[in-house]
Order: sequence, then structure tokens, then C-alpha cells
Amino acid sequence: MEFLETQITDIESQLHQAGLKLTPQRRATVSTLLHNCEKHLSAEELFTLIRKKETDIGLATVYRTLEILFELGIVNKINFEDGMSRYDLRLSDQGHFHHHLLCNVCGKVQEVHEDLLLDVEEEVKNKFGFEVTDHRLIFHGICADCLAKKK
Amino acid sequence: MEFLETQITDIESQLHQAGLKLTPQRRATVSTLLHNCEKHLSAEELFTLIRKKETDIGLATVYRTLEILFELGIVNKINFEDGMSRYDLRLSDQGHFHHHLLCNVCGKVQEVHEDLLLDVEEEVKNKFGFEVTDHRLIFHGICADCLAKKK
DNA sequence: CTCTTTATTTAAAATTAATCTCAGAATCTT
DNA sequence: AAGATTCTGAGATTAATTTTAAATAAAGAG
Repeated sequence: MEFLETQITDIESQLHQAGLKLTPQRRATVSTLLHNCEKHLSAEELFTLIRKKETDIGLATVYRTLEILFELGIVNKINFEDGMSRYDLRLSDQGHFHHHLLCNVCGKVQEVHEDLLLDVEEEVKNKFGFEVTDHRLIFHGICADCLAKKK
Repeated sequence: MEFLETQITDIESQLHQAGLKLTPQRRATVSTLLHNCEKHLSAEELFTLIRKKETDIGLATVYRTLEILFELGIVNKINFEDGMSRYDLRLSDQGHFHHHLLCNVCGKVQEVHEDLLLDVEEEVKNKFGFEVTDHRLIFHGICADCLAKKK
């Protein structure tokens, strides 16, 4: 688990640069996010997981920590229109922001790590003079599994 | 204002097809959305506008009407991560879903009506077997105006 | 070390968006 | 007009998130 420690150390230095500390609670939050990096956890879900595996923590702290990490660009905050925000780590080796495929039928969320938008961002820059720094892209539709079942 | 009436009549028939009526409240809601089609109003903002300009209405009715219009695909429901959903009409002559450019500096939201994603949707279909029915795309960045001011 | 300052956490209270309830109003059907 | 259906609106309710105020922990100065 060398990789995880490297990631945490990396985040610690980002926090330090912003004049913030990596407290035990923040460490536990980041660690739990790392261990669930393919999921899209809500603050409550994360709170429950941290309490179960890591350490005792208050819900407000989870919210505050997520807000900080979001502000620093360390986590993504996504809203799938299901009533709450969901969070996932933007891992440093991923390089690119990722996209989501949200299945209307089974509700599954699939991640797409390819950056599909390089051409499109170029177009936005040329046509509108808008300099893209980030994006949120969610495709709604029917996933491969549900398509197969349908037939 | 011929155009507006045509749009409203169009929406009325869509409601009728779903067995619903265009009540005065729903008409006022749609009308206010039409008059503010470039904005991205929250339910509360819309509620206030309708009360000011059109007619007396209850907040619950606004929420219910927006939900209906959303289900029928008449309005888009968008979340800019600012704590509430925002709505805008999907005008019939627009054809395609639209995208948004959200400026980090001045907060302005600009609409993009071109469908930039046809190729990307094709790619998603081929690579992941995922059939896209809709999408949400928000670009975060710096708008042309703010870029100009910076220099 | 110890005092002081500052940042952080926590539980509880407050706030806020959104939904639900249900009685009454409007509309439609026959 | 009676009866059925749909719709509205005030207020209650729920659930996510934020704030508050007091306690704790950590960091820095002397």
C-alpha cells in the first residue's frame, strides 16, 4: 500500500500550502476516499465508512473536510440529481478529470477516464473565447448490461 | 410576442398528451420561464418572479409544475453545485440539449446551443456499449470578458 | 517547558431546499 | 347540478448542509 501513503503525503503538502493541517480526521477522510476511489460516496456514506473502519468522527467535520478538499481541487463534487452531492478523489496520476455514464435503468454509475473532450474544449476556446479549466460531463442513458437484458 | 404564444400552445398540447392541463398557474410558470429563457432560475427565484409579474401562486405549485415539465422533457434541471437545482426551458426550435460555460471569475453562465457531443456520444456507444439518451455538460473556466480584463 | 495564540473538532441547534399533506377550489363528465 | 377527477396552496415535514459555541489539540514564543 505504498501508493496510498504517497497519495496522502501529496495531499498533506497541498493542505500545508494552503495553511491547513492534515489532522487525524482529515487523514481518515482522505484514506477512506482512497480506499473507495471508484465509488461516488455522499457525505453521509463517507461518514459511516470512516466511523466503521477508521476512527470516530463528527458528521460536520466530514462536510467541512470535503468542502476544503473540494476548494483545493482534490475531490470532485458531483450531483446526480438524487438529492445530495457525491464526492470522489481526483487522483494525481489520473491527470484528467473523468466523466460518468449514469444508467437510467439500473442506476449504476460508470466512470470514463479517457478525456473525450479535448477536441470539444478546443472548439469552445475558438468559438467563444472561453478558457476551459474543468468540466462536468454526465451521460444519461442505458448501460451495456441493461441493453443486453432488454433483448 | 407571437412566438411566446406559439411556444405556450406547444407546451399545452404536450401537457394534454400526458393527460394534464395548462392551468393558470402552469401558464404563468411557463410564461415566466419563457421571458427569462437565458437565465437559470431556481424554483424560489421563479416563484418570486411569477408573484411579482404574473399571478399569485404557491411555492409548492412551482415545484410541482417544474417537476412535471422536467418529466416531460420541457425543462432542463441543472445543478451548478450552488445548493439548489436550476431550471430552463428546452425550446422546441433549439432541437438539442444545450451546454453551459460557467465562469469562475464573474460567475456568469453562458449557454452553448451547438451540439458538440455527437462524436463523443458515438465513441461512448462504441467503446462502452452505453446508449446515450441525454447529457449534462458544464465547462468551468474563464469567459472571454474576464480573459480580456486580465490582460 | 509553560503561556499564549490559533486551528480544529464536536454535538447540538439552525438553516435551507424540497417534498408531502390535506382541505378546499377549479374543472370536467354525464 | 351531482359526482369524479385534477389541481392548488398554506403549512408541516424531511433531509442535507451549515453554523454556533464550547472543548480540544496543536504550534509558536519566550
